[in-house]
Amino acid sequence: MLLVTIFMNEDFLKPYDHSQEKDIYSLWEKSGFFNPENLAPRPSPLAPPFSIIMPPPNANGSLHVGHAVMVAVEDVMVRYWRMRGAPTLWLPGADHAGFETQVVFEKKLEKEGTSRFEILKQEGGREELYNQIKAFTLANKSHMEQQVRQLGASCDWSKETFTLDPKIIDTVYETFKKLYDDGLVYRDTRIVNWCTKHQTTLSDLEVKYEERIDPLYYVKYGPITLATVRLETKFGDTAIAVHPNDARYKDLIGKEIEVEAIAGKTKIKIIADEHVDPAFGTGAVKVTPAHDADDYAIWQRHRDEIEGPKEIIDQFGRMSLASYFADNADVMKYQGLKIAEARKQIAHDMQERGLIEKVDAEYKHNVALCYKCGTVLEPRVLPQWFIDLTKEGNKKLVQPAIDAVKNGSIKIVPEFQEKIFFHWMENIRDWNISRQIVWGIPIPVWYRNGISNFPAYRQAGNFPISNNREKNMGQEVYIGKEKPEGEGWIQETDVFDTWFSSGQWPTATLRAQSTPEHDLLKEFYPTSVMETGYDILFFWVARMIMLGMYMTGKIPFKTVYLHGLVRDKDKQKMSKSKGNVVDPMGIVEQYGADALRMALLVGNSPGQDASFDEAKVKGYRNFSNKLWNIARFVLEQNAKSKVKSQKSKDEIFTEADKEHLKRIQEVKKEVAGNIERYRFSQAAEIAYHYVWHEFADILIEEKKKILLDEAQSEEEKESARAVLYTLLIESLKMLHPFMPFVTEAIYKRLPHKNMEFLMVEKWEE
RNA sequence: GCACCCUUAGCUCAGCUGGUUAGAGCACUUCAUUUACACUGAAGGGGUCGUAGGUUCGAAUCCUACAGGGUGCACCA
Repeated sequence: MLLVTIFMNEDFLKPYDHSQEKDIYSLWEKSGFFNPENLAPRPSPLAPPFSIIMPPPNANGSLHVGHAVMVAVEDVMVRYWRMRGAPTLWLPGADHAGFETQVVFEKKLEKEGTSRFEILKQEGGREELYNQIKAFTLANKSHMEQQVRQLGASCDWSKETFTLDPKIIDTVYETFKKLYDDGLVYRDTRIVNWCTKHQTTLSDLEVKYEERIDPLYYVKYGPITLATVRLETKFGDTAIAVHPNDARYKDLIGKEIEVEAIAGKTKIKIIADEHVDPAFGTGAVKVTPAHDADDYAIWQRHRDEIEGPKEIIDQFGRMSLASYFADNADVMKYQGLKIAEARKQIAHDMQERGLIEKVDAEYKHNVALCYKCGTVLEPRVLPQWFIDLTKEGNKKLVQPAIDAVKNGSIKIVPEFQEKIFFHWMENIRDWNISRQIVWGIPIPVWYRNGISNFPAYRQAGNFPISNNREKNMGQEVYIGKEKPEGEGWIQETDVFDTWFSSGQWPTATLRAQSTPEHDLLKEFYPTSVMETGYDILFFWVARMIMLGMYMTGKIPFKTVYLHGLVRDKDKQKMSKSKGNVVDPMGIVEQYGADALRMALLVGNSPGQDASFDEAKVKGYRNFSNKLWNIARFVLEQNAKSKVKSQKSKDEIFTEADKEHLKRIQEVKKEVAGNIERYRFSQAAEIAYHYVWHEFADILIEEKKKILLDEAQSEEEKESARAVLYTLLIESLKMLHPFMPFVTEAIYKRLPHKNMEFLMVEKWEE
């Protein structure tokens, strides 16, 4: 034993220690091989450029398991293609993640006993808040980058891009201007989703629906009784609508009826609208255009007949009645009450006055909630910037994206997600890209003459009538970062929905990172693969296709690979409130990144959720050590070799051993094929199975008999040693994309090798 | 309401364009122990592939219906 240690690295006498992962990563990074420009060009026809733009993690906290899946899957492809000799680019990034980050930051403020409003109150508060969030984000960003390194991502850090880099913002502004000039983006006042907690509008995708049980009140409006949940909005009613063919109300249509109400005797008009379902409730519905999307639509269809929105709830979700009922004490008693409280009191008061016929206490309906905080969203009529996806935009933005997937230019893996993609794209609505938050890219617009920016234009009861373009509001609009010439320009205060900027990511990053010597767009666009979770197919992928094609005329990526979401051991969604969140960095600490990566890859098929089991990680940690010990045995035997053989391969290997060499090449081919067809689970499992149960369990045991048997010939032994050594190297190559650290750690200690790093070894023999 | 996915061993999941006795990991049972490796090895038990039909020489795989679980989209007060 003592003799052996002279020839072999002493490290092998101990179990594999994954704490060396960090050092290995530093060596890789220093080598410069993550950067495609530094890879030695190989005259290989098998290797067209391979590129992935990393989905930029939100720079507002630590990585979660989903990020680990992302890194594991993408690194497999990147390392594989790099070893195949492809010019390989994996471009990392970080997302400022506007709304999400501001929410995280506000939670932090809350914990500190303050809020964003406290900061905004101060002079220059907006800037102060922005700077605080910026500092917070940048700190998290570098923290997060360290974590991406710990997971072993072989990405080109020299090209790292942040969504707020000036060059990115330039591209975003350019796109916005082009959209504006092409008439594909417009400002309109319409009813939108408003979160009373976060004080911003949200796009339709950011609304979460939840089934609730609420009382349904049957309210007497003179001769008509109608059913409503939102009793408190009655002060904003401007009509009652019935179905045009409803015999019960036929005679009343077009007439004004007198109504005994809390506000005293009032008159209200009856209108006919196809939208009303005669079977629901009493077949009559109150129309409150300011606080209900459907009612707003009804008003749109009856603008000449009835009054428009009367806003009686303010931006904080409190009753705001003074504009219409300042002199009416019966109504003003509700002033300032929160919606739920107002509803309760109004119900009580109306019941007392006999204005409520009956109450259905068990009414089930869906309520729209803020996807982040679960607050009930209040529909509000506000001017916002929209991307047109239904008129011209449908032709110019939506249809090309649908066609690209339909004709196979873009492939989605798994294929069934294409159906989901089509379904959404074919029913798409215009996209509200305005957010009333500070953390984001300002919308580069200036206004003059007329209604100005948010929220200064807002005076209760003063609703711009426009239903179309800002032009109709009598405004002058200027699109640009800098204030235009002349007096009276007011700057837009809204910022872009974060997905508007990240929706341009592949194009914008490659453009931003290009140099006079390297036009990355030319070299790597369209990118090879966009790999991300299926949960952001609409948020992100669909928009990248639309905007990417709009900006460049080319698809942004050829393949979309959508990984499943990781759930806990019991298939439950991970969430902080459930306390079942797995911290990937803790797992890395305990078992090593290789083990975590394998556990996340094996048994994880695209588009299908997987559950996380620590026992599995432990199993692959054991595998790391198995591989380590295989190396130990092989090197130990190799060190015993006395002959410094100059013989060729053909002469050294016995016929049986040549078969073993053929066999591992077949296995490698199978692994390669599976990687290329995006079956990473299969690929990893095949490699794992071969190394443990064929190489270790069968071949080593077989060779052990030869090597430890005095009676065997030296030729046999020499072939055995050589074949084990070759199989070890080939196994390391085959496993490297999956388990980069342990394989590199062993490679580093090999006495004879072709390269300085396994990372840049040739995959082919 | 519309759409999509899932249902295979005790658990978590693979099984690609239909083709010999249905696989893996974990768990379980028995055995081995101065072994390259206990972060080990050997052997083994365990499945009428959700249900009912159909197509086929042949179905876990394709088709239809149904049931259960999940997700997305839409949404009527």
